[in-house]
Order: sequence, then structure tokens, then C-alpha cells
Amino acid sequence: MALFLSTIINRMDSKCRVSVPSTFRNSLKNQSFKGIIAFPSYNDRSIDACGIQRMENISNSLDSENYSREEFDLISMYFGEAEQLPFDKDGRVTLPKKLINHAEIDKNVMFVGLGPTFQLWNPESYENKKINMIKNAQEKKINPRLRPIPKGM
Amino acid sequence: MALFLSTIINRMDSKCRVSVPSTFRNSLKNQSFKGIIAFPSYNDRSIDACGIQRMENISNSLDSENYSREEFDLISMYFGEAEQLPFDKDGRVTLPKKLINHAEIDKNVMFVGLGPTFQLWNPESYENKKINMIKNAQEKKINPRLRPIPKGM
DNA sequence: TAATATACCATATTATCCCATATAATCCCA
DNA sequence: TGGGATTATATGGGATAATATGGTATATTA
Repeated sequence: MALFLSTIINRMDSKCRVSVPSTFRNSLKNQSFKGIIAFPSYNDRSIDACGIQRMENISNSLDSENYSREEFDLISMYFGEAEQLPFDKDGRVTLPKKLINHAEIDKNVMFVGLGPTFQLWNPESYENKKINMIKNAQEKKINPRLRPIPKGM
Repeated sequence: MALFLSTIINRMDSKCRVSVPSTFRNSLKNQSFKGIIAFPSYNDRSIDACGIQRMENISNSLDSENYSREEFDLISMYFGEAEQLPFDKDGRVTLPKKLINHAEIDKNVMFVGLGPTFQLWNPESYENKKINMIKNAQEKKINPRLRPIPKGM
């Protein structure tokens, strides 16, 4: 399974092309579709993204797991909004206008690794988000440590 | 599972390369990614580091455990701040400027084994930290013994 | 045919490889 | 057990390759 780490800022050109960081491309190297899947985030003005394999896994779980009607509808909607963005020869993708508008991206695109997925942000928006996250955590006295230390850590 | 022990100081060169101690490299020998994962410590001016396996475990727990929105955000932030630093042929990694600044490293890098993880310090900062830890322990009358004696010891 | 998207090419910057050497650790045999 | 020989490790610098990014040409499609 792909693992996305770290934060990289790349420039979007006049044709809305932007290089996907090479480390992210490497994480996706073994997947059948050479590119990324992208859709508007529900909670933020950002773009959620992952590899095709994750979408296949979700697709399979739609058939096998017992979802409520609401969950099923929501996941289905995800599929409807997902864009399949292929790499060009140099590892770039072209961002659709819809996603650019949603994430309020103008020139710089910040790629933020989130483990099994990653996000694309306007760097300024992300800085705000980060400040809010930290403030929120402090108010609610959430320790910025991983709570259930996963097995083998 | 990787186990990191002892303390070693190595020199960082003009290209920000530094040898990871060979004992640490040996501990990571069986992991899929040949290198280390590094991110700024929350509580200290130091760099936290571990192998990719630890991050994979955390990544899996993100999908399987029920985290609150706040916890999820914080853990995600960890991934965003993590840097994937591959070994070169001689077992060195290149430290990103961001981490060098955070840990106030100039020339010497102190590797401190912490069991399942390790840290990178400016040696002077670490000496201060150590003095404070000991002072604190004496004030609070904390006995510097291993409390829960692990099985088999 | 205009507009858009895709492929192709050029280049600056950065990161990586490769080799040379110094130092330290280990081995091996008298 | 000593001490030279051998190997492993750390470290520096130059050569090479990878990456990001901009521009032009070709193909698609509305």
C-alpha cells in the first residue's frame, strides 16, 4: 500500500500543469493507473488525492461491507466527483478548473502527505489550517502524540 | 522490530549529508525503505526519527481505528511533517533545511537511541536537555530505574 | 477552425552516484 | 597477548543523473 509523507511545494504553470513530487510518484510506481485520483475535500478548501488502488479497495468494500444507506450514498458521490489525472512524461498532472477553484489555488501547490492519501493545498490556506488544528488540539487538551500506539511501535 | 541504542556524534558536511551510525543502519536492514523517516520533535529542538515500518503501522491504524476529527488531523500533520530520507551508497542521509533549522544543527549531529525510535540533536542542546532532565528527576524524587521490568530481564 | 489538451524538447537546479582518503574497528597469526 | 594486516566506517569533493519547469509543436475534439 502506498505511503505518502512530507510536504512539498511545486509551481503550477499557465496550462495548470504541476509536477507531482517524485517521492509520491515512487509510492505509486506499482499501481496499474499511472497517475493520481483527485477530488474536492469535504471539510476543507483542498484537494484529496490517492492512487487508483485505494479507489479499487473502496469499490470492493462497497460490494462486500454492510454500509448504511447514507454511507453508501456518500461514498458513491465520492466516485462521481473523482477525477483521474494521468502523469505526463515528466510526472506532471493537469489540474481541472473545478478542483483549482475549490482549493483556491493560484500559483503554488502544496502537496501534503497524509499516510495512505495526500492533499493538495494553496500553501497559505494550509498554514491557516495548521494553526487552527494546533489551537483546537490545545483547547480540547488533545496530546499531539499518537494515542493508541500501534502494535510493533 | 528495530531497536536503537547508544549515542553517537557524526559530522554534517557542506551538502548537509551525515552518516547514520552503522549500528542504526543495521537495525533498519530488513525494512522495505532503505533510509530513515525524520520529523521535528514537538517538545524539543530535535529531530525524531524511525524506520518506515513504524510509519506504515501508524498509517494502517489511521484507516482501521476510530479517531476523532481532531486526533485524525494531528496524526495527519505528523505525516505532512515527516521527511523520507534515503541512504546514499555509504549510509548517509541529507538533512533538509527545515529540520536543520528546527534542531539548530550546525556541524555535529548527535544520534540518540531511544529504543523503537531515535533522535538527532545538536550535541550542545542535548547536554542542556540532559542536565534539565536530571535536575527535574531529583526535584520530583523520580528514581532513574526501569520501572516495569520487562519480561525476560 | 478555434480551442483545448497532449506530446515533445530544452534547460536550470538540485540531488545522487562514484571515487579517494582518513580514521577506527576487527581479525589473524606469531 | 601483541602488533601488523585487513576490513568497515566516516567524510570530502567532483562527475553524473534526476527533477522541476518553461516553452513549442502536434494531435483532438467541439
